[in-house]
Amino acid sequence: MSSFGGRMREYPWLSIDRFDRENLRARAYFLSHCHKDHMKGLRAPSLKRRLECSLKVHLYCSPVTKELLLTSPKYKFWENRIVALEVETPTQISLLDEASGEKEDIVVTLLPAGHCPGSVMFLFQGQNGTVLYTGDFRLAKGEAARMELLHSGTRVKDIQSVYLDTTFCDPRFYQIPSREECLNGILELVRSWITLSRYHVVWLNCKAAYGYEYLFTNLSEELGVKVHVNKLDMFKNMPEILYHITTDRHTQIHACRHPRDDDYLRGNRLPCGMTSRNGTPLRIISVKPSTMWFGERTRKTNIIVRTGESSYRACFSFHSSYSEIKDFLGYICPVNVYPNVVPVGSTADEVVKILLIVVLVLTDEGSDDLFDTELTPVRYKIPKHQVETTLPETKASSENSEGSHSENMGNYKATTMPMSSQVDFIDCEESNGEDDDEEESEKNTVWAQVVAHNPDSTSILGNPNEKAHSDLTCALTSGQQESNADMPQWDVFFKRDIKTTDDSSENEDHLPSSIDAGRSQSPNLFSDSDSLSDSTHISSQNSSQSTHISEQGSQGLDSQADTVLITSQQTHGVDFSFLNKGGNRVTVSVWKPLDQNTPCPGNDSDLKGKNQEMNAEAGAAQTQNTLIEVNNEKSKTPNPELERDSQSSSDFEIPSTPDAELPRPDKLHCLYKKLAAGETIY
DNA sequence: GCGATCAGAT
DNA sequence: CACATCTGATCGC
Repeated sequence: MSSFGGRMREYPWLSIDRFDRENLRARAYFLSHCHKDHMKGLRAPSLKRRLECSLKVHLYCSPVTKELLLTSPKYKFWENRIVALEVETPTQISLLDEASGEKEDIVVTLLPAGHCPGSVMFLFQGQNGTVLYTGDFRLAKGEAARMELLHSGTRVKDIQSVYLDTTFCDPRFYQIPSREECLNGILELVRSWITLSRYHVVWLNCKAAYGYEYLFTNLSEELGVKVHVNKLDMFKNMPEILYHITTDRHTQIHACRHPRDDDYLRGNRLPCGMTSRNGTPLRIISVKPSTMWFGERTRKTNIIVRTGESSYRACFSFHSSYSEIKDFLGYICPVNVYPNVVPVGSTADEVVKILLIVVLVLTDEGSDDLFDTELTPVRYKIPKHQVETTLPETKASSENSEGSHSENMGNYKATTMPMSSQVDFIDCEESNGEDDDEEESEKNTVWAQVVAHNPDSTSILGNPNEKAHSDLTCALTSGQQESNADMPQWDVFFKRDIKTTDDSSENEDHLPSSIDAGRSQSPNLFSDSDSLSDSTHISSQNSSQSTHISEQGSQGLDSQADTVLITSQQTHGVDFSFLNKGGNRVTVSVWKPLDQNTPCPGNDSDLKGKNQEMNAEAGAAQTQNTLIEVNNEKSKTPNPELERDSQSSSDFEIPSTPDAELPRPDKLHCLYKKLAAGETIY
């Protein structure tokens, strides 16, 4: 879920995907796609009033997004103020500052984001550099390389900042099966069921959100069966979708919904009420699209998991996986990266840490290994060492800053930068010289550094006064008060099970590792929970055998079985737990010693220079800590590790937990990077 | 009565 | 599975 505040540092008078608070003063609005969490404030009376007063303010989005938006009467008042921009067509927009009369031109390009119908990324080019706001996206590896408009000639454009969908930016979600794999898995499941008889129907348990349409259209196309939905008027001008969906309940594929659809299903009724055909009861299975993810080297995986007598989960994701994000970032090579999403169950600090690691890995390895072939540009630009990460404003800090801010609002342009960003950024620069002895809870800025430190120097963690040098510095603008008290620990980052639900951690805990260790990753289209009783033998199955769907009920199936299956799959991923076994370890230390009231002395657009200064300052405060060396001058030779990555590894051995052995310090650097990349440590 | 916000469910 | 949305409770205007 997006927690992007709406504005970018480089162009703070534009608001994207947020329409409340400070965004009410924007000179132009942008909507990346039609999901509610990106439309906050879009139909609020305050914005409506603003529109009535400021006739030059417009909302820019894709034609499809405009169509979907205006289908709802709630947004009708936008009708004359929406400018639909064609995708992949650079468009110049003149922005007028109503206060000063100042005019500024910016070129915006919409790039397909692959998230839901009409979803786009925004590429802005103007006087403060080129920045990319991804919105939510799912792009396969190499797709960025195929986007003409991300390039100038054969080179990728120099991009100052990327505002990134970090939903799955976590090595735990290293791999998500491709759109095609997921589609085919669901297709074959649906096909195998509905061809049994005309009374066999499938209910697709889809959330009320755009994004499943390509599933519906593909199923309909392949099977010649339209999909029943509650509503379709929003697609009235999209024949390629409209043709494949229907409000006629007499079909074998349903994606209709009802608030109590669970009860309906238990009563062998579809959410639309259908329960029989010509007096013959329907045979209903439910298929719930869910995001399943897998660690590195478990590329072949179960797209479908049976979770009950007549219920299945099917892999489906609207968002890019960790490796896809890594590929994307590695290709773009921005100077700054800002996360748009702090997933629930995670914290802003964790996202920052992971982003740091991603960049660390990319910086060290070079990024060519992530490229697909055809449009491999020569990248002269070296990835920078630092990542800047902007955290969402929380209530406390944003209100705080807005309050103090609005009082000083003489000149909108000068002060219109997102409050926390502006202040924090200045703070970052200012504070380096003076923050060593500070740790004030009301600060809305924290700094994160990645440092490796000696296990004996236990004082690093949680002690903001002991700064370690780092050539990978993260200036982290945060309104999150809690992050101050909650000093992140490396083992919190890696031992994610402590943050998972009781169920899953119990399952993980109780699952003998030997079971997983012997399991093959041979592709199973369907993994039936029946196999659980002898899950150690799953390795002997092959995909063709397991594609059969038994119509008979599997007795004794329950959701726990499902959990175990998934958990065991997870365990094939990377086991980070040995990091807690002592010895040297990497620590990400975060502290927030910065004074948010420090005035801004410099030019906002010179972010890079400031960051370098900040790094230098951080370096001056170096302590005894070991550095993570990042060699960004490294030649871009293809990485054999990634070569392997591109292959399917059918077999996978879970790494053992080396209780006794401590890695040698000189190996740690390499080790950590592999870990961060989701690679297996032997 | 509406909106904003949070917790919880799906 | 940490997708996005809806519901209901609560609070403030």
